[in-house]
Amino acid sequence: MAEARIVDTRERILDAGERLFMVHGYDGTSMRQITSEAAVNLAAVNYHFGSKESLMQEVFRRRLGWLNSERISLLNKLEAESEGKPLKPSQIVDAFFGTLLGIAADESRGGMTFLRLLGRTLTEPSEFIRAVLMDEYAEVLERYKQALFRALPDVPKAEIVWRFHFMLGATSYAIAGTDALRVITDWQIEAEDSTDRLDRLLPRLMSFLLGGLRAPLPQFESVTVDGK
Amino acid sequence: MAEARIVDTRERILDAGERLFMVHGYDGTSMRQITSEAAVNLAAVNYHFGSKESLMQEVFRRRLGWLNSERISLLNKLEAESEGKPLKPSQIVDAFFGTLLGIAADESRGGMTFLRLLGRTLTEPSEFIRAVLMDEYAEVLERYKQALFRALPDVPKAEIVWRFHFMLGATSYAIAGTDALRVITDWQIEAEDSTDRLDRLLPRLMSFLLGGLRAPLPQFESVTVDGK
DNA sequence: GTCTATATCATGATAGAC
DNA sequence: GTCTATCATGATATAGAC
Repeated sequence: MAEARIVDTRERILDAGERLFMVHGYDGTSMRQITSEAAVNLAAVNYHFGSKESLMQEVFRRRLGWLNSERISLLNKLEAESEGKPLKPSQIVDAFFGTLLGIAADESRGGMTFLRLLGRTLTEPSEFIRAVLMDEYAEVLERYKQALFRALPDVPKAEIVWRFHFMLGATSYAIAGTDALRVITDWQIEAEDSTDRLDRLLPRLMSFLLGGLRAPLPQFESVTVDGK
Repeated sequence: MAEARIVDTRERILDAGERLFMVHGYDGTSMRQITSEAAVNLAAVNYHFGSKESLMQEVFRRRLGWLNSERISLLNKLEAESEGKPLKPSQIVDAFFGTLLGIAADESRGGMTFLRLLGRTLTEPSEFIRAVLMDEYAEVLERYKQALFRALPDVPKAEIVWRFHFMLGATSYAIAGTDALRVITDWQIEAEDSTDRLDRLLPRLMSFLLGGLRAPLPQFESVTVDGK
């Protein structure tokens, strides 16, 4: 039982940090807030994690490690089943973003709290955060990028990369703002209760993302004179 | 000349605040950093703006006031020219997001600095920031929402609202991350110099947004039993 | 591993001379 | 309007008893 307490303290700090960083951001959250919410001593964060920055990094590692290995397994499985043929874009998009959105309903993986933290952090990357993100995302992004290249052989690679980027943006924002939507816009969508809204977010988002991914290619105004 | 100095100091503080808030976020930026970069006295912020929060609000008002009145004028003009017929979705999307992206090249309206600040702030809205955003965005969002309703009479309104939201997200992220892209993903898009990249961002983004806006409607899994 | 006490420093804000 | 000096507070981090 004495050892269980160690885990307990660590986890409680991680949970409190996750929630408070989500609400107030990294700089807006003090270690006093964290340790107070976790009901542990002020010195516990430094003992268990070394520093506030390391705590933040560990908050992300705890969730992203699982998420991205799940994404890789899923892609492996899909590619094994396809017997060498390229996957459909919808399969790839669904594997990548479906796994992410699935966390919303899974409290043991961080639930909406982590999703919103991730959404807001992707647009405020300070140096030490980028380090974790790059580390945790490097493999999975490379794999999915390659899968999309194979799935869309006629679309220029630069265009695919941009569109992947747009998809990430639409998703982070939708995630970060599941409550802020009503706040910034007072568009009260016709009364849907919050579980409904969440259930429907995935198909809604997926339609949008696939529509964008498969949109007609842009025409650039500056064309070379000889029309090449 | 003495009066010009007043404006000068205010503007210098606003410029420095804009840039530093963009890089380090609100909580991550101190008034000492701001006054030092603006080369004004530490007490000047409180004298001219009253508080750090008010400075942040003024940083947004200065840019959003112009941006959103521009958007309204443009919509007025389009609707006047259309003689009562609904606008095309592409016209609406172009008016809303084109105006925004146009700022990138216009240093006198804040340029990329303000765009990136806006992008990162939309996902970290603390109370006093939401106040400005709601205030500055209320009218323009309502007008564009209504225009989209008329332009897409067959699409359920809730769906249009969601898709507007997804479009906002894709755009903020693309804006906030014009440099972070290369950082999170090390996808080096084939060598495009940075002006090229910016010129091409608008058509690229527009194709994506319109593709998403006009995508087939999502099928929800939970259908009522009688199929209604 | 936990806790108290504290060192050290940075913060936002203001009072008051000029 | 600008400046210096300073207040009061809160920050991260750590030393050392238990």
